[in-house]
Amino acid sequence: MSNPMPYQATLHVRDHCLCLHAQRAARVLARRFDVALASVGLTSGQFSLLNGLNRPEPPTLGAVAQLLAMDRSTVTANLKPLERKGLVETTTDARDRRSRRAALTDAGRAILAEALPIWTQEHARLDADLSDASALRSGLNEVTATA
Amino acid sequence: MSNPMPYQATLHVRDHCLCLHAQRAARVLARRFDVALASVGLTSGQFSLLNGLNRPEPPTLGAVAQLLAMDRSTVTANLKPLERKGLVETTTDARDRRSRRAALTDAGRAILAEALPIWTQEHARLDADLSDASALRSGLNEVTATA
DNA sequence: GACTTATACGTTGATATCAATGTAATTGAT
DNA sequence: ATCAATTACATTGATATCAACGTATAAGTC
Repeated sequence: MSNPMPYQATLHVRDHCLCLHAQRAARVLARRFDVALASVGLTSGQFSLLNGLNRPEPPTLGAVAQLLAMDRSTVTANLKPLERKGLVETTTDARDRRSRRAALTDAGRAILAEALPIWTQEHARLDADLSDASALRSGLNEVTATA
Repeated sequence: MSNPMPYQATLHVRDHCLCLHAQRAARVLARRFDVALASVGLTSGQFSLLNGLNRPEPPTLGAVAQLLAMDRSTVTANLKPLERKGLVETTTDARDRRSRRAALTDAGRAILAEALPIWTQEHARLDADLSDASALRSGLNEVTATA
């Protein structure tokens, strides 16, 4: 095996791997929104999570995991710093005691409202940087739908 | 502030936020390739990293960080398990002793070669799941280019 | 009602991610 | 040659991520 991994193959992966390209773009976007949201003390992921909790009926952790396409144990972990900050409270569902529901506190709703205009502005800037944000969104949602 | 965060606003973010949609798709793709590559003991991220090291001249850690659009300290951290497995070795650059270069070992090249057909197969399946993989790739690269 | 199966979470351990801080080496200005 | 500024990286501490395992509750079967 004098040539176990040709350089050509490496270049092909580097230029075509959607997994790599998605991780890379996701990192860039996360950093960008992290910076923008730092003034309200939230990361991009925390903003998405808080936003997902703002429903008429507080969602179960499983529902949140599905919305964010993440492992349920990750949801549990991500809620901890938000609970510590007093932005979220979790309660056991009365009708199904296996389920826990996560609800925004007043403070959580207030922070989310503060973050909203920041998100709007930053997202407008991002949109201006892209030639077809809508097509990108469609492609990303197609990927998510394959799960 | 009786209505600090309208539900309508939450729905708008949920349906339009490219940061959220990118993280979500990135998670789905990472899991998908994690499963496929588990048979060779690699995660999707480790595969991308190893692939990035397969160059005529081993790259500096900074160059790898730029390729993957990640923090340099993340590169340092991600190399550790690969070094422990004997797939990668790092050396101090002779011409610039601040720089470290990461090189694949023979074992690293062998694993990478083993992983390649798995990647090819899984990526073909992914491609078949998408209506326009090329457009998605373009959009992702536009995002990365904004960094 | 008792037993089996399925569902919803939590915990643990490993890896991933970044910002902030610190250290060492190089570069540039004088 | 000296000193300041810059560059490249490591470490630390906090959060993020998942798989695997375990626990508690519910649903279905008999």
